[in-house]
Amino acid sequence: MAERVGAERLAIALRDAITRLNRRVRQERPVGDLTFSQLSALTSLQLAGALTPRELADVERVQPPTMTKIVGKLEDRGLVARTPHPTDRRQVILAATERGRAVFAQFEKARNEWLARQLDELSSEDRDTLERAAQILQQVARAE
Amino acid sequence: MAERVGAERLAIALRDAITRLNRRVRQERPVGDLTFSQLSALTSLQLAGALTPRELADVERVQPPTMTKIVGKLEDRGLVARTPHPTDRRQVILAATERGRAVFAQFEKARNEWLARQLDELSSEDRDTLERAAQILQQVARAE
DNA sequence: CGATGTCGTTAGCCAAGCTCATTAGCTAGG
DNA sequence: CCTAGCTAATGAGCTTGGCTAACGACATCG
Repeated sequence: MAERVGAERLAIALRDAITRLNRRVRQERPVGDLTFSQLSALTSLQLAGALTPRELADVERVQPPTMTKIVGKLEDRGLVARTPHPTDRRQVILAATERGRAVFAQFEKARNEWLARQLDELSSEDRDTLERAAQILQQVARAE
Repeated sequence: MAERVGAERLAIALRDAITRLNRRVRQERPVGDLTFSQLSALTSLQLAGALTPRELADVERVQPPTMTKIVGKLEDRGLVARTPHPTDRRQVILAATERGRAVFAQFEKARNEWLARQLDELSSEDRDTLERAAQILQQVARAE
C-alpha cells in the first residue's frame, strides 16, 4: 500500500513536470515554423520511412481524422507526399519528400535548441538520470 | 563538445517521451470531467491559495487571455470565484470555491489513476529514477 | 453475388493557444 | 492636481489540434 501511495504522489509530480515542460518547449518556435504535432508526425514518418495514415495515427496516438488534418498541413507545405498503395486501393502511402527531409533536420535542431541548452547546464549525474527516465517514460507511454 | 552532442540527443529523446506520455495521459478522462488545462489551473490555484489572473497565467505559462478563458470555464462550473482586489481595483483575486476543492480531489485522483497504475508496475529503482527526474524537469521547466 | 468490414476522408464540434485591441485603473512628473 | 503613460483584465477573432459521426470506395469472406 505504501507502494501505491508512492506511485500516486509520483504520478502527480511527473504529470506536473511534463505538462509544464511541454508548454515550455512548445513556446520555442523557429520562425516560419512547423507546429509541435506536425514536427512529431514528420519525425515518425521519417523514422519509419513510409506509413499509411492509420499507422501514423496509431504511432502518434491520435484518431485517424486528426492525422488527416495534420498530414494535410504537411502536404500543403510540400513536406509529405501521398502515393497510392500498390495493391489495396483504399490505402495511401505517406512519405516525407526531399524537401520534407531537409526542412525537418533544420527545424528539429532549432526546436531542440532551448531544451538542449538547459540540459547542458545540468550536472552529468542529472543528465544520466534524465537519460534513464526518458527511456522509462517512452516505455510507459507505449503501454496500453 | 561531446557534452553538447549528448545534450542534444537527450533533448530529442526527452521531448519525444514527454510528447507521447502527455498525449497518453490526456486520453484518460474521468467522466463529467475537467480538461487537462482546467485541472492544472485549479491545482495551481489551490496550491497557492489565491492568485490574480496574471500570476496564474505566469505559473501556467500561458498568456493572460488564455487564462481568462480557462478561468471562465471553471467559474461557469462554480469551481473558482473571482473577488475584487482590496486595494487595486484593476485586479481580481481568484480562489477555488469549496466545491472546487472537493471536485478537484476527486478528479485529480481519477486523472492520475492510469499513470499511477503504470508506475506501480515499475521496479523501485525505476521509480526512484523518475522521482529525481521529475524534480529536475520541474526545475528546467521553470527556467527562463 | 452480397454482407460485412476496413481505410481514408469530410463535416462539424469544442478546447486551447496566440495576437491585437479595448477599457479601467494606477502612478509618477511636471 | 492632472495628465501621460503603464499595467490588469478582458474581448474579438484566428489557428491548431483533438474528438465523434457518417460516408464512399474498396476488400474480403461466406
